[in-house]
Amino acid sequence: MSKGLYPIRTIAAMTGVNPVTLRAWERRYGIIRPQRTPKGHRLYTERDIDRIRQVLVLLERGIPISQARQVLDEGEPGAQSGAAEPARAEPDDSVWSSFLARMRTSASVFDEHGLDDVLQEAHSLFPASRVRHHLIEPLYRQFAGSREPDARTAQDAFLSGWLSTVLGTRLRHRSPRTSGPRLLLASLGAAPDPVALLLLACEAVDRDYRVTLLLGDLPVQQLEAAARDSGAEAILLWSGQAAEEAVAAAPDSTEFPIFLAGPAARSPDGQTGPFIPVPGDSRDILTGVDTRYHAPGWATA
Amino acid sequence: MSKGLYPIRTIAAMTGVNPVTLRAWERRYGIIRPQRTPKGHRLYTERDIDRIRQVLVLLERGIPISQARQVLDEGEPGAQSGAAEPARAEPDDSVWSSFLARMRTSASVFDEHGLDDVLQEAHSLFPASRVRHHLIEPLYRQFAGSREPDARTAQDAFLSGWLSTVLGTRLRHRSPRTSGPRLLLASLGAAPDPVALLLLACEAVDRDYRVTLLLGDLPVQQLEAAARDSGAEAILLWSGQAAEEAVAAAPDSTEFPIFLAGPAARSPDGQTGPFIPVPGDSRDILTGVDTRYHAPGWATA
DNA sequence: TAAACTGATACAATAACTATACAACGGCCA
DNA sequence: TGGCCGTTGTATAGTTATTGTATCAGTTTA
Repeated sequence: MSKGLYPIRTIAAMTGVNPVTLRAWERRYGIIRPQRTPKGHRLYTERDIDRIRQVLVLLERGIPISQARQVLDEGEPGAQSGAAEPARAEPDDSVWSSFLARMRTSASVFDEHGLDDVLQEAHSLFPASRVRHHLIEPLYRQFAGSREPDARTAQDAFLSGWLSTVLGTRLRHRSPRTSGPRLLLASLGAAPDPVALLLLACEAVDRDYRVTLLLGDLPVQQLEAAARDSGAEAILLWSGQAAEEAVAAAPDSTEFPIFLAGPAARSPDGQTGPFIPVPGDSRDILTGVDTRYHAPGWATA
Repeated sequence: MSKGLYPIRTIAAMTGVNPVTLRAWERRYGIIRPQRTPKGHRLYTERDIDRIRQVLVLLERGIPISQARQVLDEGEPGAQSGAAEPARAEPDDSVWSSFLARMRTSASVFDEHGLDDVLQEAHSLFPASRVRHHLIEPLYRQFAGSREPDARTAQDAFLSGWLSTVLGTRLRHRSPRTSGPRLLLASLGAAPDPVALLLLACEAVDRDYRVTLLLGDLPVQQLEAAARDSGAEAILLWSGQAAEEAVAAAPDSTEFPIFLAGPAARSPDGQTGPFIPVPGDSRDILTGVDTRYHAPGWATA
């Protein structure tokens, strides 16, 4: 191991570094300090050779020789990636209610894989947005997001957990592709429901908005600066409150249009949805995909 | 941590920003202030590189270069608490703190892809559990989960959103493989933090528990029945409260062992963690992987 | 004695530094 | 429309630094 002691010419041959250069490195930067014979000839160990090789790596990376010595204790990079895919379409109504029933059954026994199976089946038959509108969203409305905190059942909480992982996954897979206008998305009011917000985010992402998602409590005063810093063109707020309260709670902004989603967003015919409204604005948000959620006159702030 | 690294040409090659432009940015706007050699040559650190990348993100968003600095500094109020972490003498410590710093920088400009990049890099170098312990968890503790609701910044909320999608994805990918004992996982107290619970779920899943995740508010009386119906062998509760309150709030159960996680779980040496405790029980939860969180005598209920 | 090694000095090719100038662009106003 | 101005990226000039290599005189090795 420490047996090998090599003279400079050998090191030069092994590393490809000119002997003169090796001496210069030692003299100028103290990078390698080989042992010496009594008369002063350099003797390099295996460790020195390693160190020289490391130096060569650093040089390769663009680090100047004068800095290499200080740096000789670092890590390095690496990368890769991957993705998945959904499927195609055909409409029917009883299909959805059957899916829903199966999901409800799975949820009642906390069967996560049962939920996954149904979801997968649905995704194999319909595009993601339809699955969300006809399955995920009703599921959320009927169960996970439906009750007062005190009246929540364990099944509701289980569905919330499952939905949040499903939607989180979807969001992550989808967002790299989007390239539309940026939207800042946040909740209004205390103790917001993360699932509602994730659902809303998926909705927006599917419509090619780039979403900056702010999860959890956040003082409304922060929103405008956040919108500016994130490059958003509009702010979309989810609120579980009634329209009037929500509008009152929403921040004023001269800079960004602010839209409300959630029960606060009430259409003229009284229908509410976790989703969203839109003003007859040129910057129309969530347009044209599902007209249920697109009608003039809905609540805006 | 103050290691001199790359000269300007390397930075130019890496970021695509002309050296002349880099100097102009520094001179005119003070955006990046690299270290200097004694003779005045610039030396950029990884952190500087990251900052430059963030600037590019801002430029791409149409934010003028003259304002980029303000935006960046807004999200990064001082190089504070990063160093306040417990000084665990990890050999790779600087790697992690560098990752953390980069993530903080990305978060400051709401750069989701920046966060993804760092995470991917970390995952290419370390196993997932280490990444979670050294990167995700500190990130959560320092930022996303650190503050009183009123003191939360938009960056905190943004990190929460990102973390919840990341963790949700991880959970979904991992859970099909697990086959260990079942665990019912829920939060104690009002307005629980979903990210904390997801983090805990990942922790448990990585230790081969099958997790039934109950997200959001849930009356404690429901827990025992849910455990029974889901086939759980134990109940694990996350609580943001102090140990005494949490224990008081936890349900009694004759049927299932109940464990506490979160600040409520305090080790004998006073260290707290989002993670968890364990009784000297044969059904040991979260055993043997990270002994920081495994010591007899920790809070149980 | 020839070959190899030593420190010291010198040199040339790059590369970086500062400072100033300039061109392209967009906004604004008459 | 035309002209002015602020912003911003780049170009240029004149210096200075970095760094690999060459050379030299003297010493050691084999």
